[in-house]
Amino acid sequence: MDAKSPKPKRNIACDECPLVCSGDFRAFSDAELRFVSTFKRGELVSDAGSTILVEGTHSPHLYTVLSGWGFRYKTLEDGRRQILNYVLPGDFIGVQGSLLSEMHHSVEALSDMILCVFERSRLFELYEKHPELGFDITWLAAREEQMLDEHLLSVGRRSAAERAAYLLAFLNERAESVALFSRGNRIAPLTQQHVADTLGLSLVHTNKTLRKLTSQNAIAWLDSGFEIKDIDVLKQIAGWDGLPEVARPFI
Amino acid sequence: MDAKSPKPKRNIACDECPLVCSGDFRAFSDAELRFVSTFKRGELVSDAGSTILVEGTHSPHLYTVLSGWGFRYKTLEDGRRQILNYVLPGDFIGVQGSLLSEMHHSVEALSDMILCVFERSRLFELYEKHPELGFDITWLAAREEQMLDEHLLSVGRRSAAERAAYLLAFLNERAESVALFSRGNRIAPLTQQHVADTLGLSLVHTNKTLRKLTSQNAIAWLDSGFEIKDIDVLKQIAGWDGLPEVARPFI
DNA sequence: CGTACTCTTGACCATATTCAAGAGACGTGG
DNA sequence: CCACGTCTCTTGAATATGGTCAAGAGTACG
Repeated sequence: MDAKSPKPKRNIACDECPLVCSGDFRAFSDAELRFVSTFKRGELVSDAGSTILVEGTHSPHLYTVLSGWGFRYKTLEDGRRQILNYVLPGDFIGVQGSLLSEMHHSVEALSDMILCVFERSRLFELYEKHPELGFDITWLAAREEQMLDEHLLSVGRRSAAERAAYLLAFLNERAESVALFSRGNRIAPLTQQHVADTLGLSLVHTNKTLRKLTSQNAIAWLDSGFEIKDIDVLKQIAGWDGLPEVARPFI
Repeated sequence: MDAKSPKPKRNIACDECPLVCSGDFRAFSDAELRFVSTFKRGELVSDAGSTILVEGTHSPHLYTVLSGWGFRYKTLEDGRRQILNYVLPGDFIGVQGSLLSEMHHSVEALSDMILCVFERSRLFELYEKHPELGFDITWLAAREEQMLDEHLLSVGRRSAAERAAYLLAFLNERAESVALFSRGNRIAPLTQQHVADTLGLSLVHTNKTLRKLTSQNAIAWLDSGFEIKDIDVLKQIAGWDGLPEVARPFI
């Protein structure tokens, strides 16, 4: 509902898109840029804490994150929540789970966010007119699967400390790759409850695990967020080598 | 290595494909069928227990499962294994995790399997010439994500009994939807070690959990496999409503 | 007829959860 | 300006859940 609250729509033209210009993503051809410009329907400005998509509903839109960050999650009937993944600038939202039927997960903003809005009903047109872009969407879906696979391995088979270390290192790498949180390197806002719901642990145990990482000088937790103090120690605790570097496509 | 052992190649023509004929999947247009026929490079016959894809390697192929079943998994350096999902007839293998770079997971056959082999290097051609098929591949990737999301919710937030009940009910529904294991309704072969590695539990605890489900007359475990005795009880324990029914595409 | 694999069970231990309580920061309204 | 509620983090203690170790039974297979 928050998502529908009337907000002023800024309109950034696609050829001035800060993400395209950043060089972090694959460059569009002129024809692609023209098509994407017509595919774009507007912008959605969401406040921190607001819900962008709701499990069980049918969204007519697809989104690309322009700024800010949030998370995808599912809940059980009694309220238990599992965070599935985080959405950062450049991430495409709305394809996960299903292309055409109702949403099977919710998305909530952690910080204030600006999202680029596309019409879901025109998605097939994109495949017809610009196969490269269709291919890119599949590429993004495959990348999301890769993250989910690793996350599942983490929750299923890593110890609490390994899981926590993996998550924080993972978020740090993802943030760095899109130059999010540049000032001070502090990753925020994020509460220990979010971490707990991502790791599949209780809040109390998460707190104790994070304190252990702090006492090892791997991280510092402050307010609602954290800083990486020693990424090598963190990765070593996690037994994780980091994300592969690749040129990312982008819609 | 097992995957490369020389096996006689049967050649089922695409227009006689048992899966296309089964009616469980979206029908191809004539043009699509012709293209898929040329896209298909051969068949791979894999024995139960053999490895089809290996994490860290670069596979030149994509596969569609024609018969039998197997599982996707990842391992940690010390051998801990997490099963990510199962592959059943009609499932497309090789897009999960990445389209173009090395595999981030392995695939192993549970039963003897026959797979339809495609050339990965021609995937983009498919997007160019048959946008519907490209769209279908994205659809399949989204469906895989949906399963992973639910699985992650399970491992992260459900209790051992809920997880086990969910998994068995899930496998049953998936098997039914492609008429796998029709005779006797027994889902096999599958060891309790597989179940444990899927649920993120130890073998011993998995055994105790399955015995509990047995004593509630929800399932029967026999040899290497199980039978559903009461799907409603199982779903109720899991707190799960079942998979949505949809017409599936297929490559 | 031994060997390997799967399942089973009990006993003990480790890990993680729940419950409870309190500290500190922040914003709001009196 | 202060009192109050809310939110986040922290800690200890009791408890529950699940893991590890160990051993044995049943079956299949060479």
